[in-house]
Amino acid sequence: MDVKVDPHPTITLLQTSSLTSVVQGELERMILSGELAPGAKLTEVALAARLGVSRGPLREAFRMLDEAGLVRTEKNRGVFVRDIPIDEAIEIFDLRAAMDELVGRRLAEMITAPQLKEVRALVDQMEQAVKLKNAYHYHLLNLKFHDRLVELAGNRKLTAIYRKLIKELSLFRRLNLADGWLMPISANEHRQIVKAIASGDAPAAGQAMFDHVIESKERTIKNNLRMRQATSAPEATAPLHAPERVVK
Amino acid sequence: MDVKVDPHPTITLLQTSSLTSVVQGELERMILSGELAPGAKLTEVALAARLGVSRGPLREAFRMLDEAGLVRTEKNRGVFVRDIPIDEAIEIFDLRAAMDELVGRRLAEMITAPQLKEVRALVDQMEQAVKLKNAYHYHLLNLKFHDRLVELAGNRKLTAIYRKLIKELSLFRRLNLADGWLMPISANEHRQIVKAIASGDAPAAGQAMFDHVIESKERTIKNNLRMRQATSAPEATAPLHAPERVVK
DNA sequence: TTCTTGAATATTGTTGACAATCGACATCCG
DNA sequence: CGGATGTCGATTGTCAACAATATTCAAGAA
Repeated sequence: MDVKVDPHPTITLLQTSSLTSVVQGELERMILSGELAPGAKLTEVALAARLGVSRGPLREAFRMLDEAGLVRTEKNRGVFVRDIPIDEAIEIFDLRAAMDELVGRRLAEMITAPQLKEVRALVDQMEQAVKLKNAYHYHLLNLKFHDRLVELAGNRKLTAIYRKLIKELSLFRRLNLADGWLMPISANEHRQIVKAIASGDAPAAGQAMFDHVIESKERTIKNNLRMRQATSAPEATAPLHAPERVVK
Repeated sequence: MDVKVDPHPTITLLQTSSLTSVVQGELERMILSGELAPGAKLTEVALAARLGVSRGPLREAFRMLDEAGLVRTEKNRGVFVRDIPIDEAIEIFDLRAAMDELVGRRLAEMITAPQLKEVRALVDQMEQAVKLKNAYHYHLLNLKFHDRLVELAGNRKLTAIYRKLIKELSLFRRLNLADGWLMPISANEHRQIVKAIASGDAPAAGQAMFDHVIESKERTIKNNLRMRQATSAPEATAPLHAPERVVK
C-alpha cells in the first residue's frame, strides 16, 4: 500500500499551480503593491511578454481578478486596475463593521488563552509603533491584527470574503497615508476590543469591533477628503489618479 | 452634438456582452437550475460544442465561476460543479445572519412608506402560498423577499456579496425540498421582521433578521440530516449526488 | 478655425492546433 | 494468480494566428 508523502515542494507546486494561477497571483501582488496603480490599463501583449506567458492564461487570470473586484473589464477596450470610489469604500467599511461585529461576538465566546496572548502581543507591538511614530509598521500590524481576529473566529467563508474586501479597500485612493495623530486613538480602540473579548462579554465585544470599524471608516474618509482638497488647489504636483497608461 | 439614445436593446446587448460573459451567465443558469448537478464534471469540448463556442471563452467563464465559488478546478483533471458541504453551508448562514442584521437595522431607519407596502405585499403572498401549501412558490417568494430587503438597504457591495452567498447556498444538497410544516413558522417570522422594521426600532429589526436566518439555518440543517438518513437505508432509489458525468 | 470623414494602426475577441498529462486497459513477469 | 509496467485514448494546458473592433491622426469641407 502506498504511503502518502509530499515528494518534493517543487513537485507539488508544479502539480497544483497552472500558469493561470501563478499569473493571477503575480498580478494581484503587482496591483496590491501599487506597482500597477488604480486606473492603469493592462495591455495583454505587453503584460504577457513581461510575465513570459501567452495571452491565454493571462486573459483567464484577468477574469478571476475581475470577479474578485480588483480589475474592471471594458469590452473591446481592455482591462484596467479598478479605482474604488469613495462611495464604495464607505459601503465596504459598513459591511466590514457587521462582519467584525460577528467576529467580536464569536471570539468573546470561544477564544483560548494562548490565542488571547497572541493578539495581546500584537496590540503591544502596535503601541510600540505608535511610540516610535512608525506609521508604516503600525499599518502592517493593524492589518495583521484584524486578519488574525477574523481567522480565529473560525468561519472560513467569512475569512475569505473579509480578505477580499480588504484587498479591494487597498485600492481606495491614498488609504495608506495614515496621519500620525490618529494612531494613538486607533491603538486605544484595539486595546478596548481585546479587553471586551477577554471578558467574555459577546455583545460588548461585538459592539467594540463594530464601533472601531465605523470610526476607522470616518477617520479614513475624513482624511481622504482633506487630501483631496489639499491636492486640488496646487494640482501641479500629481494628478489625483494616474492617467490610464501602463508603466513602461 | 450627439444625443444619447439607446439605439436598440439588442445592439447595446452585443456591445456590452462578450462571448465569455454570456457563457458565464448561461453556465450559471444551468448550475443554479440543477441542469448541471453538484459534482458533475464539465468537459470543455462537450460544453463548448453544446454552447456553440470554442474552448477559449468557455475556460474564461470557468475561471469566473471558480472565483465565484460555483465550480472547483482540479489541475489536469477538469472543472466540476461544486458541492457545498454542510460545514460551509453553516458558515454561510452565520455570515448571512450578520449581514441581514445590518440590513434590518438600516431598513428600520430608512425604509419609505411605499417600500414598506411593497414588502408587506410579499409577506401577504407568502401567507397565501402557505395556505395553498405551495412550497415551490413559497420558496421563490422567500428568496425575493430577502433579496429585496437587502437591496433596499442601499449597500451595493453588501447586495452583491449577499447574492453570491445565496447562489452558493443553492448548491447545498437538497436545500430546495422544504417540508411543509416549516413554512408557517418561517412566514410568521417574516411578519415579525416587517413589523420590527416598520416600528423604526433598529436593534429589534436587526435582531429579528439575525434570529430568522439562524433559525432558518437550523431548520435547513436538521431537514438535511433527516433526508440523508432517510436515503441512506434504501439507497436504491437515487444516489445522494449525481455521479460525475455531464448530461449528454 | 472647427467639425467631420476616412484610412492606418494598435488592441482585443475568438478560433484551431499542438503539447502535456491523466486514467484505463492490456500485457508481461514473478 | 497478483502486481507492476507499458501503451493507448481522452482531456486539459498552452500557444500562435486570424478576425473584429476601437483609437488615433491627418486631410478636407463648412
